[in-house]
Amino acid sequence: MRSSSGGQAAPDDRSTAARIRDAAVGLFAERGVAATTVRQIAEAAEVSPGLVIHHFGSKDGLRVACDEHIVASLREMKAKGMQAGLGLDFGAAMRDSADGPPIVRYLARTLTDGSPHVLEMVREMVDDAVAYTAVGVEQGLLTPTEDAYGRAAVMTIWSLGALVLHEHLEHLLGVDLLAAPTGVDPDAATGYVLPIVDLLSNGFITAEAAALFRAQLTASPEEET
Amino acid sequence: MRSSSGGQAAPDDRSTAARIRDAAVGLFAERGVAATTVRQIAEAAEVSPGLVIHHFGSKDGLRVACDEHIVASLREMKAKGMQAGLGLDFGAAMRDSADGPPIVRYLARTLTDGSPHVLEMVREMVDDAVAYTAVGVEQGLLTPTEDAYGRAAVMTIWSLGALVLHEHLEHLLGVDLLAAPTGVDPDAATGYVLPIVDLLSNGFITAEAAALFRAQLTASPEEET
DNA sequence: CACGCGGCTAAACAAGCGTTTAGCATCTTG
DNA sequence: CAAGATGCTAAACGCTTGTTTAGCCGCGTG
Repeated sequence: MRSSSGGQAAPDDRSTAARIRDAAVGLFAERGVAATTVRQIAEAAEVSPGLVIHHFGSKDGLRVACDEHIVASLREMKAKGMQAGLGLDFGAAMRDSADGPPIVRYLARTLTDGSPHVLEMVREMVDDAVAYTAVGVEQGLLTPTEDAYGRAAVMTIWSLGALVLHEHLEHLLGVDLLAAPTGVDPDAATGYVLPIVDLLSNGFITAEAAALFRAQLTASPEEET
Repeated sequence: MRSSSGGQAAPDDRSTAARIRDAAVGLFAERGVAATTVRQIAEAAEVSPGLVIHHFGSKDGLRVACDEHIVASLREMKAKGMQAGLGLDFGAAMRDSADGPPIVRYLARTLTDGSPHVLEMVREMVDDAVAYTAVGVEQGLLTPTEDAYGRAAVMTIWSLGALVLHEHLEHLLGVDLLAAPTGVDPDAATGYVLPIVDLLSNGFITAEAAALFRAQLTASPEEET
């Protein structure tokens, strides 16, 4: 049944190790690292469970390999998306990539798993967002701000948070941020993007309310009864 | 060593089942459901592993009990926070509660675990947010919008997303959304709230850019080559 | 006092986990 | 062609998991 040995030069994936890693990424992304067993990964990659350990030392070693592969893929993806437009919505930018969905889905999972690689990756994203938004401000597309880093951090957290909570977003607005890019119509994302554009252009709180908030925050550290 | 039998009427928790459930909430919140074992819960509650099953049927039964307890606590918490002010930032409102942290931490964990209870709870939050924001608009504190539900949904997802990604937020801005309310100074949250106020009052994208976005979204469903 | 009876524990259970081991093919190299 | 290395598998190992079972202890009731 194995057609790999017969072909001259037609490996669907490059190496077997890469096939195992990709299968692990898919399963980790779908049901989480803890809930995925080595045997499931082996079955998905059509190899034996022992080979998984043979190539990556242990399940945790495989997880680290997945993390690093994801981070590398995201950097590559990010470099492409950089010239495409503003880094406003990371989710939308990432989906455009060919093999984006499993990678983004993996990121959405491991963002909450406390991986050091991912933690540093997010900080990198924020630094990039600072650069992007500076360009946007110069072009007159984005509003200026006093705290560029803080704003970029909040925007990044919001974008990634929406990615992590994609299940709820689909439940609320019927928009699946992790849907495959093939055959997806722009209509689907509209329900999510239009409110964002509204929120980020018209604002949410009035100038008076903002002044009130700021006054409260900066001048009244009263905590006692 | 067990001092429980000696006391006349001084139960730290009401029933043993509640103590087990609270221990489970704490452990589930800290390390996730899958990574927590029944034996760990039993040890934390100072009971035998068998009793955990005896009271809740199974580990999954305990998890459902935790979910329901969390949802009930959040509703109660929400009712209190309703009169305190705007439901703008759920995280801040929740932290004010006495036993908020473990509950909010549990919510931040299970938001990504696909619990049906939590899924419905979030929708409930959005409905409440629609009501809150309507009041805010009447009072002149919030800007009006065409799509109140969509805006509320996005705001809710953003707020909860920040809660879920609290680890990254602390890494980026040094603000821990899940910190205990005792002894927390408002200075700590400022680094997070000030950019939000800026973002939601001054906006992020200019009117021209917004018009451009909207035109792209509503008028060009071109997908073919 | 005898007696059930519910809360609770200790010990054991089957099942599944990650990992190890021994061995089979297949290919490369002299 | 012989021989060693390589990629890979099947089977087993020890361990931990969630769960079950048998029995203890203390309390209220006849």
